[in-house]
Amino acid sequence: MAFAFQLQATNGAARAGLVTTTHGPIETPVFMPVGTQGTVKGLTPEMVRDAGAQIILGNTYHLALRPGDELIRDLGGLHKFMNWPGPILTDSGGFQVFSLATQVKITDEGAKFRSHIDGSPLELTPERAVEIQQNLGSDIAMVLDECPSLKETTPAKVRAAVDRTIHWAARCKAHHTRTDQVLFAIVQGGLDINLRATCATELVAMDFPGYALGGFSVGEAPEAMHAALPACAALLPEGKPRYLMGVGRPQDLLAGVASGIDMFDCVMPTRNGRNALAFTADGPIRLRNAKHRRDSTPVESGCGCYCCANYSRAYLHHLFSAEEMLGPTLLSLHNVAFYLRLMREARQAITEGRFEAFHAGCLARWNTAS
RNA sequence: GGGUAGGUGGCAGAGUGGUCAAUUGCACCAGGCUGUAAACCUGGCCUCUCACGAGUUCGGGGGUUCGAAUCCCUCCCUACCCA
Repeated sequence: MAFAFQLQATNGAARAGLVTTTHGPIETPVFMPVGTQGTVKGLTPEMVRDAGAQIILGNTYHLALRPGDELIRDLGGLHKFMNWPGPILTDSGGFQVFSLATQVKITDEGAKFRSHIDGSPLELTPERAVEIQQNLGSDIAMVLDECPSLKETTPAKVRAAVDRTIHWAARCKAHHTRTDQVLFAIVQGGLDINLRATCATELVAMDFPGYALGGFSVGEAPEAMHAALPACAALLPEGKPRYLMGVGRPQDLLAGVASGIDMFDCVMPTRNGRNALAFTADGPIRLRNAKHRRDSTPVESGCGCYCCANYSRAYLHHLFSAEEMLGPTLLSLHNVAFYLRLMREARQAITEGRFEAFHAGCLARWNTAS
């Protein structure tokens, strides 16, 4: 099946669309749960699917290190290996250049890592990043990019990252051969719209099937990102999917949708779920807090997920208090379901031409929450 | 009745003349988490104060000393051993 993107409705800058991939369709805007090491932490693929997920993430760096991309290829590819039959997007390892910065040396050739597991060397060149992702067999692969921290950075560093990201994107594209997989480019440039424009122009000229905004939520104020998003999204081709990488909180996702972004991923629902924080329509709640000890109501009333349909806040409080593994599982499930529902509702609102009101209504409820 | 070892902040348990409002762990309270080195990390946890700081603490009482959780006397209590 050929990759395709169909724009179905717009409402202001917000878009509703349909992405078609080798392993199935994706209705956008969409949230993609993160399964870095070939698992959405704490959840079985069946739970992820039942929560409404259409596509999940895997990670080049982590899977190449363990168990190894060739092993996964030999065992039939990542879909089969992890028992997720739907679409998979793999990140390139570019983010690890940022998150594992203390173990990385970057040159024009590529990024030289020292494994966070055993210290052994791993060189991630653009070519190698593509090779790994082709071995994994994901539906959407990402180019290797340089993602600089925006905390205490300098314009020169951001500019250098842009230049490198452009060159690496060209090398990735030249090396990419798998026809049942598409390769998305990543726009860097920090909060500088001119740099973003330069980067986007160069990448758009190379004609990728999809484009991502990288380098956000890496130390800058959330308001700064929100302010930059509309102009940055507008730099990307209208007829191709737009992906805001690594973002974010529920209000960040809606800011992205309002700006014309189609795809999002973030570890927040699963990581925060493991850490006892639940997202709800009335704002986040911390299940470890004493006030939930005797609360017989569900985590989020009105939520149809397995967690909310069957368990009380008091029970979740107990599970986290006793450090039972079911607690992280149930809250991860709820949070993923919440994010997916949020995007479904946003899509619905866009198709019905009332996204702005929907957006404002969500923010009002979150902000007035106790 | 005799002997021995002990009684420290919610619990466990350091400290054994000044650097002690008292190490540490647990429990408890709160916060953080944005393309996952995170089922993790941070802070608080005697009383009053936003804070600086002040005031009361180491079984009870008394004493030695410039100074005591730490030394002495005495009383109370606990565990174990012997009768």
